[in-house]
Amino acid sequence: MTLSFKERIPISEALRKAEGDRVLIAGWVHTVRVVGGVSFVVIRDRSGMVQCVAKKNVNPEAFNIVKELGSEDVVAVKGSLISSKASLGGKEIVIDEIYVISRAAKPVPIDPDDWEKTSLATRLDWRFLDLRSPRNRVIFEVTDVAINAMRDFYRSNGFIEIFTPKIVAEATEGGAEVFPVIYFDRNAFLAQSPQLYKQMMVISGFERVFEVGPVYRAEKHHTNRHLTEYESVDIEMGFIDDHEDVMRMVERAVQHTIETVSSKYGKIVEEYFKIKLDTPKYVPRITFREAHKLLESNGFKQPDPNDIDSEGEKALGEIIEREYGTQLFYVTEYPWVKRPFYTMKKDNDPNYTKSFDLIYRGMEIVSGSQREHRAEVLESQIKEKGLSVESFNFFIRVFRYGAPPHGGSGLGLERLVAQMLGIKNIREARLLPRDPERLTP
RNA sequence: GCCGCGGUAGUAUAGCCUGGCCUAGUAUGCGGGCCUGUCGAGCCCGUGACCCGGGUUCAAAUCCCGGCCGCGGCGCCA
Repeated sequence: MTLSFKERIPISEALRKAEGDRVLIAGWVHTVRVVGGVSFVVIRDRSGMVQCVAKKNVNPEAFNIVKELGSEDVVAVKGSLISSKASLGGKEIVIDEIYVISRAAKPVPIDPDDWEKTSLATRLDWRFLDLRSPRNRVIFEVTDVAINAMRDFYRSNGFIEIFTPKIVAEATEGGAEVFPVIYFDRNAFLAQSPQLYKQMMVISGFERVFEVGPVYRAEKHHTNRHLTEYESVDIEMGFIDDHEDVMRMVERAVQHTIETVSSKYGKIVEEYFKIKLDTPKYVPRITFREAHKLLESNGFKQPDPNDIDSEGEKALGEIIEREYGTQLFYVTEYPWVKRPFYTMKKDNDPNYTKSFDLIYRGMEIVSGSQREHRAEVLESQIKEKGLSVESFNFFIRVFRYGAPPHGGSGLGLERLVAQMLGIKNIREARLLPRDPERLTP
């Protein structure tokens, strides 16, 4: 007897069929239970799970096959749908024929059924098994919905998607936090940001560009919110009045994204992550200096006037939530000393910048600013930051042939998804994370 | 890079402080058995582990040193 998957239907579809309908389903063995002369197997595919049953005195062949099944074997079942009071969901499949397609070695090194039982490190070592867990796959289905929502949003607002080099000749921001790579007989680096390229493309005449791509940071962070490789959603837009124009665009993109995820996955997110996804309607702005005052007045001493420590940042989130009733807000006008050389300073207040961070549920998910587009000012800011003008000449010359006022931002995709789902460790929100220690799988 | 805590069967943990009573406990998985409606199945039997290297000691899972790895914090940042 030959088996063709062409007739195979997803389990969720099979469960919608009428009683008595014959179906072919296939998937992984979730659990097996043998109770005397009845054997049960719960089969899982990407769409859901269903219990299949074989009785010894009705179908002894199937009964015996089911009895010998192990976790994560791949099987196909032909059978008919019946309603069953005893079965969860009210329906199950009576097995006519069952095929073992692939056996799983025993014991399975992690328990896909109960992801909480295994430490994240071990789960990541066995990520392909970890992702058998529906709950864990939801993270990446949500990521997919989120990134498509972002793309749709930016496209419909006149942005075009661009692809810029990830192998670069210079450290873009002059810092040391780049990975060197050997490029034939020269040294090169992995891009830590598409920053300079996207500005270049605005000035080229695209006016509005965005890019979704990996960025690399050679920082030995050991935290629950840093990766050495992450997916950045970068935008850059020309002909703006100030950073507020960028902020309005970004907040709408984020709202649209949360909205889309909520409408497509809200129920599932609530089921698996016990978190309610509602779209923040109003995104308050608070300047860096106001934030400082707010923290001081709430009893959080901030020793560095140019900085907010992470304890302060967390507290700020709580204060904002209490006072404005939102988990999404901007901190704006960061001190010049804290921002990169290409950031535009405030016109009449050069110690502060036309910059912003977007904080969602207590974590920075976006950073952006208006950029300095005047070549001579840019050059002096490069000097001011102690960088070498020669090594940035390739960049400065871009601004000498007609550069409109522009600005943009970068959003950490894994951070956004982690915060939407209430995930504590960002590694969980990346399919195959890279951190200072982990380079495999 | 620095700091803190940690590394015990496939997985998750107890034991470590106060070295010997550890033949290393428990749960789950895995193997076997019983059970004709289980669904966190149940019951019985079995299997399986002290991260690596060095040191202290009559004796090390336990104390000390180094390494590697894990989790988190700092700096920094998406």
